[in-house]
Amino acid sequence: MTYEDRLFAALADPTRRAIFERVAGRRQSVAELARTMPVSQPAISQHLKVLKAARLVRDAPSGARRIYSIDPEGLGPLRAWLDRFWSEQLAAFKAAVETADDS
Amino acid sequence: MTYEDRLFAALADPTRRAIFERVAGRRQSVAELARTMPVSQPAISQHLKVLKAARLVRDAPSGARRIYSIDPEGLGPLRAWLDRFWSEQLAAFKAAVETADDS
DNA sequence: TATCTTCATAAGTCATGGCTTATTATAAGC
DNA sequence: GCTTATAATAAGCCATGACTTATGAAGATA
Repeated sequence: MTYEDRLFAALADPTRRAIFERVAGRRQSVAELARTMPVSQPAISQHLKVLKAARLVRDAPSGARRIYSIDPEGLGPLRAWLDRFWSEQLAAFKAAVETADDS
Repeated sequence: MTYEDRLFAALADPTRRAIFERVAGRRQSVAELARTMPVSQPAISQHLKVLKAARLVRDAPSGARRIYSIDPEGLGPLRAWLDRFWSEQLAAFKAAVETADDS
């Protein structure tokens, strides 16, 4: 499984994406997430494990707690992938225009 | 299932993403994709159906064939989602700096 | 030390989804 | 018309993954 696979797969699940969005908004502990979300604490931990493997979040111990925060680098590859297609798409569009424009 | 869900879910599968990338590179028929990919024609059709539902590709009939091409609007929501987190992340970073900088 | 909290992991259940082969419909070519 | 090519759908199989409850480990608190 490539790195890119892990990234896209991590973002595919709605619950996991919601967790990511919360953590992105404000760093917080597992218990805090579990308290305000409609799934159990183990489910939260499992999702965080996936997000961490995709480098979307980081974690730091704080006593018995573990504070999760967004990983600033995590979304970089996604943006790179996206940009690749935007320029590709632009090139294709340009070529199409030039072909149609049979001057 | 929301629109965003469909978008992320569509991009999650590696085979489907490969199909999308090929179609983005050059518009082509189902048979053409099936010939050059390690899955069957029905599998290709099923993937294209998902990509189409996510507005990532379009299709146009051409005789007995059906030519699939990238949908220019498709990646827009993904970029919007991404940008939302980049600015959010930037704001969080800014706030952190200002807090640390207890002038 | 004993208890309580926090979190990760284990184990098991169930739905989803990606794949296959088989079939059907439509269009092209003989 | 008949055959061939193209592509969508149907049905079924099987792996994956998202969830649950149960448990254990590590830190805080009395």
